[in-house]
Amino acid sequence: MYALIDCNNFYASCERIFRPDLIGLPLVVLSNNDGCVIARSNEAKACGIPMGAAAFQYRELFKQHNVQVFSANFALYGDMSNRVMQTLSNYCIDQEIYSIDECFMKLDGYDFVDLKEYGIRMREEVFRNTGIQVSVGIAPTKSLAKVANRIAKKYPKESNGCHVMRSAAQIEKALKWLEIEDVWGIGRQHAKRLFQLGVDTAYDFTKLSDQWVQKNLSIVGLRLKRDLSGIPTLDLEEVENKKNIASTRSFDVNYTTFDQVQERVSTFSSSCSEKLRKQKSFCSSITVFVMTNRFRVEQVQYQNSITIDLPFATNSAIELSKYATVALRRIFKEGYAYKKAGVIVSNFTPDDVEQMTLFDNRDKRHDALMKALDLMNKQYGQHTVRLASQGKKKWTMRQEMLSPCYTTKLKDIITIKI
DNA sequence: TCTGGGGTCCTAGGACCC
DNA sequence: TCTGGGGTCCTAGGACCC
Repeated sequence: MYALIDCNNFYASCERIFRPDLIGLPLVVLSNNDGCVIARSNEAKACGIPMGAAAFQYRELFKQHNVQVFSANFALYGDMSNRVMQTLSNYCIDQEIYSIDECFMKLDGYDFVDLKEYGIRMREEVFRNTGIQVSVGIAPTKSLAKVANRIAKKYPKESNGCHVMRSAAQIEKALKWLEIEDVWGIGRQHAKRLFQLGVDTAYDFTKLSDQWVQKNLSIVGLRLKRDLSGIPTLDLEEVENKKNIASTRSFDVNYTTFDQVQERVSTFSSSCSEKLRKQKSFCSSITVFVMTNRFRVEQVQYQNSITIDLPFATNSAIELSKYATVALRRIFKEGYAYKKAGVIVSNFTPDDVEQMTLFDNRDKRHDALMKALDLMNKQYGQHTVRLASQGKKKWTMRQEMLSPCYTTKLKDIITIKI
């Protein structure tokens, strides 16, 4: 059996842990630069605020319903996620942390455990330790555990926050209940096609022929179909190093000059290099992209990207910034108002295995330099020491409604008045 | 005025090999 | 007039996830 444990309205819930006065009020969390809604409490969902809503278009509605609005506080969410996962890890050795707010467990050898009761115990302990509510779904395969979790979340009272599906009849009923567009792994494109074919529910999907599914939804769709049919096909995945690392941002204002964009791109590459060092990888390709504001249809639009291969694998901020600038120079065009840019690094190798070349090799002195840089930035705060090419200004996002970092900054720890 | 950011996997088709 | 067969590797683009 597999379990899927998923935090309820995770970001929104994190904002309430240290603000119990907000319980019961509609609450939303906004994306970077306070752009759009990325998390909603149940009350906010009930007000009709959709996921991804542009904040400025809902300002009136926020006021009308006294919606509590927060800027995304990823330091807080990341730390709370670690605490939740840590507590859950005591319940099963085989845990796959699937995303910031959910994990799978493979419950092998739990034949004599009452899984319903076990799931409820998990929830209670997570709540006791962190103040976060989770829902638990347990079923014979991963994708069915997802379905069970959805039921637990949808019917919290009846399920007590934990739904276990085991019998064929129970599973069939659940699959007939689940609409096709809500199936894990079926996105908008696939749902549209399936719907046209008269496939309305997960159950209908499992009744399609293997051939059709493979031809139209590729091997990924076929695996899903099998897994949903109760044949364990998707297994827990090992957490490995990332294969791509990106740092991208929309800008607060439009940029028109090369130098402005270059400073940001240099900062993005620097951030990528930091993440690379953290996972002990070198990269040997770097991609830079720029784009104008796609929502301003009346403006002239331009977007472009370029990938260049580095002469040697590296994770030095100096080298990456240098090549990012080379790349940017090739795609930057005068006469446009740039709204967004980013850097993506790829083609990783471990930092202790190195392919030397005859002429161009990396400067090994950068290793010690980067180590010192990381140490200083860790101690004195991000971007304290940075490249001159990143500019003098410290780039900050618009975060007008940022909550304190209650659990990660000493100065933000709550005080209790007696 | 204001519209997120960061990932994964698969496939078709082109370029190349003998 | 007739023009093989069997491979590998790489990449762009499209689907999906949170």
